[in-house]
Amino acid sequence: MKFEAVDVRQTASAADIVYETLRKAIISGELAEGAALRQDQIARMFNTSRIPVREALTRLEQHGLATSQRYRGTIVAGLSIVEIEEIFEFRALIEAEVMRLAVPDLDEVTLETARRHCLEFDRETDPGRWSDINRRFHYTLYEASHRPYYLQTVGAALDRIDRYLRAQLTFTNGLMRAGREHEAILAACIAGDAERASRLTRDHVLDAGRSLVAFLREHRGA
Amino acid sequence: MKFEAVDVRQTASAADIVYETLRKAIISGELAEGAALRQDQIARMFNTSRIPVREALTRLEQHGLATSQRYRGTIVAGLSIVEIEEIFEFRALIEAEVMRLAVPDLDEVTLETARRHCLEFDRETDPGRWSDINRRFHYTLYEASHRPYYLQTVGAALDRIDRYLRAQLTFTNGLMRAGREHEAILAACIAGDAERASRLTRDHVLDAGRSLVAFLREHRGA
DNA sequence: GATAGAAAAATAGGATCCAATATACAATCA
DNA sequence: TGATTGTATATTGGATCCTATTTTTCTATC
Repeated sequence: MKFEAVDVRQTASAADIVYETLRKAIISGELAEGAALRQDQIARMFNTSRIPVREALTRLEQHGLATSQRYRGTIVAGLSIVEIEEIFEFRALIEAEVMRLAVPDLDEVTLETARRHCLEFDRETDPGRWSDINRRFHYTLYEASHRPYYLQTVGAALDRIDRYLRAQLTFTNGLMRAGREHEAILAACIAGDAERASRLTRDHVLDAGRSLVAFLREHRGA
Repeated sequence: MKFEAVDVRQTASAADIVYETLRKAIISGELAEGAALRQDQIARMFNTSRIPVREALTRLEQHGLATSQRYRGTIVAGLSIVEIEEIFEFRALIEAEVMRLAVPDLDEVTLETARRHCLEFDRETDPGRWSDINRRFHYTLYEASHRPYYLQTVGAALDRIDRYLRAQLTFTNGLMRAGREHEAILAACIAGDAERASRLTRDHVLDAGRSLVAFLREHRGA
């Protein structure tokens, strides 16, 4: 009889589950910005006491996904257009650098995986999934840079703007430019041209940012 | 009888105080990496229950200053040399960009403040204070960039490596190069040469990183 | 003496209770 | 009617208690 060892240790605490669930709900936009996150209500939803809920809320706050005021409670954080612009600019800087560093270490398997995500992105019709596939495509390439700290900061930045991107993609039914840009980046990676891949990544992010900001100016005035 | 209104609202919760105190102790190196952060013990130290302590610990963990394992407790986080190298490289990238963006917006008052910090840095004899003054000098200039998100990530990065820098500065009784480099950066700022200020900042950070890594290789083997 | 297992102690996670504060609402007075 | 004050309610912050898990210690056995 052949068998494998299974790690039976419980790794997910109640706080972990509440945190992950709320995090996904916030970055997907399911929980609108400004929405109140009531400890009692959330605790009832998850069949727990308020203690693990409070831990989840402080984690969200530390990541900038929620803001709290003493004795007044916690709400889903929102970003101004200026803040969104800054985050895109930041992403462009980091992701361009990560892409440059990744190119020399890309292997066949990784490139093939990236190509699959690229096709998947083009084929996907559900706007709610574009964001995830997009992230997987880029991260597949980025990981070859072996810069976990950079990627962590990029991930945090992405978490903050994801909902606005999703809103835009859902409304405009997708910007087809992204697909072409992915192909161009992938081509530069295959060619081993780090500078070009980096520059294209930078432009790709800045383009997305400009497009999103234009969309938001239209749809929330100012 | 003349009197003024005083904002009597309590802004600092017990969790805030515990968090700030522990944070400072960790980044200063007062709490060594790997040291156990026992909820009970800390609660007694602050005359509170474990609840605010737990909140402080989760905040520390989210910022990478502590790591916790379920049912096993929380310890002060440490960084490998590779991780330290990555953080310096990251800082160099961000801080060079922030410096470039800041130069056009620097005014007389800001430059004068920076100059004061620069002198203060040279005059200070207590190695424990160099790190703080250094941070103030750079931040005075950086803030003119109006990039709060960038600065937040730089702050988080600095928090993680501060204790290693302090250890080095205390041991070697300071690297005098930093003082000259500060003056050169300041001169470029005064001259309004954004590119030069940016390049010097980048080199300044990378130099400090290389120097620190060399020191650490010496003092913890590997 | 070393080792395995059981009991005990230590410690973290979570539930429930109380206190502090904020908000909503009703009563009062001009 | 409109502003203001007092009161009730809702909600968060913190304390205490209980439970789950880990770690340590003790003991029996070889």
